[in-house]
Amino acid sequence: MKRSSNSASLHNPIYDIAAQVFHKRGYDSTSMSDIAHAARLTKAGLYHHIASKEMLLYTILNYGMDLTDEIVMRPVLEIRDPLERLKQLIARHLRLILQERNHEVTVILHEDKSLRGTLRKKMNERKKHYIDFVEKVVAGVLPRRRKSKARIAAFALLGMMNWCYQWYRPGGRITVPALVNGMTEIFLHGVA
Amino acid sequence: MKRSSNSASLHNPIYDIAAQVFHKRGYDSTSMSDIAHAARLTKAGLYHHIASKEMLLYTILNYGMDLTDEIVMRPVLEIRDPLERLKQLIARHLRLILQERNHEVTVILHEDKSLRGTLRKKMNERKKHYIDFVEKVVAGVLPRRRKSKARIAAFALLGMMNWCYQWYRPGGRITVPALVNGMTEIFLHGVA
DNA sequence: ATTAAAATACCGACCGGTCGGTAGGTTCTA
DNA sequence: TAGAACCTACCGACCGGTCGGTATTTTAAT
Repeated sequence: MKRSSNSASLHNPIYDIAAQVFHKRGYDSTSMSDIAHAARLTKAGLYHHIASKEMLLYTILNYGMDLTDEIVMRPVLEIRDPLERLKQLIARHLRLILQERNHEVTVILHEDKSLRGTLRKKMNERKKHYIDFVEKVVAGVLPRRRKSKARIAAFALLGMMNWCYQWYRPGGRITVPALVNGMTEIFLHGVA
Repeated sequence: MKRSSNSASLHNPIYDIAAQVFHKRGYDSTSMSDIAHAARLTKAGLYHHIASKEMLLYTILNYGMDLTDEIVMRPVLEIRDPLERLKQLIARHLRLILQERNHEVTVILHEDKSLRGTLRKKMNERKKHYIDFVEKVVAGVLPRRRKSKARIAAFALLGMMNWCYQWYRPGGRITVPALVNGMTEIFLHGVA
């Protein structure tokens, strides 16, 4: 019997496998048989564990947001100094996205329109909550006369960080610490 | 099966309509009947004009890259001053993406894994060519000792600009000129 | 310690429906 | 009267999902 101290052990491995497949092939072009096969099950066996394809995606996305709360938001909110807060936000957000294990998070970045109705609304609210959090942290380092630009700055920061999942390949020439340093410097001081 | 013999014959409205639908619903979850209906045709009627769903996507993506070449790359390459070059790159790239008409370009940003084989390779090469171009323009304004960071800076810039398609809604509180100013300032001088 | 019942995990076979795509005929236009 | 434009009707493959049933594990009373 397996028993690991981590709370993630409560997490059925099916979700991790499915997140991996969704990340690789995209939600729409992944069939339930694909996921079943990856989990070494038949489709009927898979459906013993989940309610529907959409619910499976929702559970994965929700878990990705839980990770974000836990690894980025909560620790950053405990920091007092505004500049250090922002630096930690950048470092933690980037590591969260580039960590090879967290497929749930990268799926969030790509699958926007796949959920419908209530589930979609709930996810959008969680995302909005995080964006507002980033905006506040960014506003903390802006001089008073430029506070009005906090929203654009927040989106700029989120963009440069989130876009990484599109091009970053671990093991390439660019390391995660170099990326953290580079983006922190650009966002804080610019390139010129 | 039909033409595509003439490169400029692109302005068949079918491609614009299809780009719009792909942009709205995503490639995979858009059926050919959806596109046919949007174009006021039956599916068979639509297939009189195109060879396959994948070819339709490829034509759209290729046209999006043509637009990028024409509206961003070519004019920017004619500018001598490195700083002005970069400023124009930012302004033109953002306007290209946020222009409501250019659905072909926003489809490029989202549909990465939908093409297969040769078509995918060709698209990836055109994209890589553009990324190299951005990297060179960025390197033009970097002090010598930081030239090695040009690639990270280029990806940061591309990220903050390209991410806009995910959240920007025309008619909202943020205008395109404000966005151009804001992102130019952040990338050139930082926020702190 | 035994064992029977209950719960869980899983499967082969199948369902209604939709997908991308097509054969073959009709209408429009020059 | 030729060809482009477009249609009705249809195809095989595959989709998400379910059915009835079996194997395995857990539980609990003896």
